Amino acid sequence: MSTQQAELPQRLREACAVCSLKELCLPRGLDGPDLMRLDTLVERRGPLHEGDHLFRVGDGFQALYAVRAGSCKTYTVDSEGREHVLGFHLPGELLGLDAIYPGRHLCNAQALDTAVVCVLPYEQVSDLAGQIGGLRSQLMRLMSKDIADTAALAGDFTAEERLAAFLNGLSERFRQRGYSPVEFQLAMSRRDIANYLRLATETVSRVFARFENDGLIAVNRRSVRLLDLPRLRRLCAAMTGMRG
Amino acid sequence: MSTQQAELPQRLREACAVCSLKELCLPRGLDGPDLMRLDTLVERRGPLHEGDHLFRVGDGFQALYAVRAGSCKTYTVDSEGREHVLGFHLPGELLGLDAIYPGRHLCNAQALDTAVVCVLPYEQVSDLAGQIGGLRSQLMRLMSKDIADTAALAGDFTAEERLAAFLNGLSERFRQRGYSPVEFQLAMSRRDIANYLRLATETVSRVFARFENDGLIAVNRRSVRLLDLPRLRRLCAAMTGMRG
DNA sequence: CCGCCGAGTTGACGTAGGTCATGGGCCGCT
DNA sequence: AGCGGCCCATGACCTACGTCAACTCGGCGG
Repeated sequence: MSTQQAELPQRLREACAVCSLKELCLPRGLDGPDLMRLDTLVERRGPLHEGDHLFRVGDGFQALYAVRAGSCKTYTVDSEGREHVLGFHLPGELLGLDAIYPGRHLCNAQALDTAVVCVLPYEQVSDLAGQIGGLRSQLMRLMSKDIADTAALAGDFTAEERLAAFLNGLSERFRQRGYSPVEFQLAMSRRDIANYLRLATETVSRVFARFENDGLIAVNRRSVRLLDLPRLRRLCAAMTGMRG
Repeated sequence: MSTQQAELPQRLREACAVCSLKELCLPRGLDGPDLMRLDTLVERRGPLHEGDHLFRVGDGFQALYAVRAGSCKTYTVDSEGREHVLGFHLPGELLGLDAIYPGRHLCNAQALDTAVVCVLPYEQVSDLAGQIGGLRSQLMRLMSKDIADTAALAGDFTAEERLAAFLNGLSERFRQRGYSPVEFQLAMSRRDIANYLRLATETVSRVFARFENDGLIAVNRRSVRLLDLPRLRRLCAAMTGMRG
């Protein structure tokens, strides 16, 4: 009992303050006791190493995962062997929502670097969502956001619009998490970016080069500096306008 | 009181048996009393006429909508004036899930023909979802499915794969609703199909023609007959394989 | 019945981005 | 230090699809 009481704050810090439970709970103001109840569900898993899989296509769906540290990509491989990257997940973001419907994972989730995740057993989270309105509504909001984001990516846009939106989105996400929105390291390869944006890696390279020539960004391998955010925003206005 | 009691079965039939509440409730076996409680929430709206809007970008999010008769499309117009069709909605399908997150509608919803919808006030549905586990889980499943479907559309596929997947998906949806899976009317124009699949209308025309020449389908304006389902399925295996 | 109009089709041509091929640079391994 | 492998970049060329333009067809109003 006393060990449990001692453990709670630790897990609370990890799960709620660092990973997406913060995002899950705080916006609708869950209070201390509710956070505690949520906290008791959370397990940590990791560290995963670069290339390790968190789950694979076909795995039974048991839990949602929240990235605590490092980053992951989710992807599928189609019957022609082409890889489609569905998303990149930074600390504080949730994985696995698309597996709820069929009850098994439709994509693979792989660590892009050393990563730690929180495991959220779905049945229990769902039960708790029944009891706590704020949690329920926040889960719905997250899923809703996923739909809108994916729809934006599905749109018909040029390579430049896509890459600009990608950089802009990353910048925004880093900013929200307290990191620099103008200078960051890419966790993913050109190949991953290309498969995410539905471009060839060569095209990604070329557009990066073009952006650099135009003074929009400075890029060296995986480190990126955004030099002209306003212009970058204008470049992808068409895409981001779709969702906001 | 007696009028209420008399009305319930009527609305129950309309909302639960015909439109997507059936889909919402039945798979997890909601029972009579639960259905009744859900039923009291439901309002009918319509008939909408071709071209009428159910909601528009920026409208406050109040309710989800379930198509009861006819069909709708959801779409956005980006800053360059290009229209992006996000989806087509047949009787029994739910609209508006992407509006939960931002609390206002991100897309327009328009009737493709004479349509009737059921209005599901979101706050009340959400409360009820807190009380009824089956409803909650079914809502989550529907959102989850939306994510996976949109992701499939976002993938990098050829015009042929896209159109084949489109026809195949329609066929499947008609079959599920008890209509012929091989012969049906398209409610939407070539232009809508093109904007949905991210192709030019001319390309849609040409691929239709190619499919017809290859003996895959017979098509005349908006009436379609699928002549070789197995081959059609093989054509879009890459795409549908992604989600299942 | 005719003339109009928008939806759909078809052909000729243009282009964004894919493909293929080459080379440089960084890293880990021996 | 030297080597092999992968990631990235860049140039030359190719193609799936878009664009533009002409034409057909069916529906509707007068």
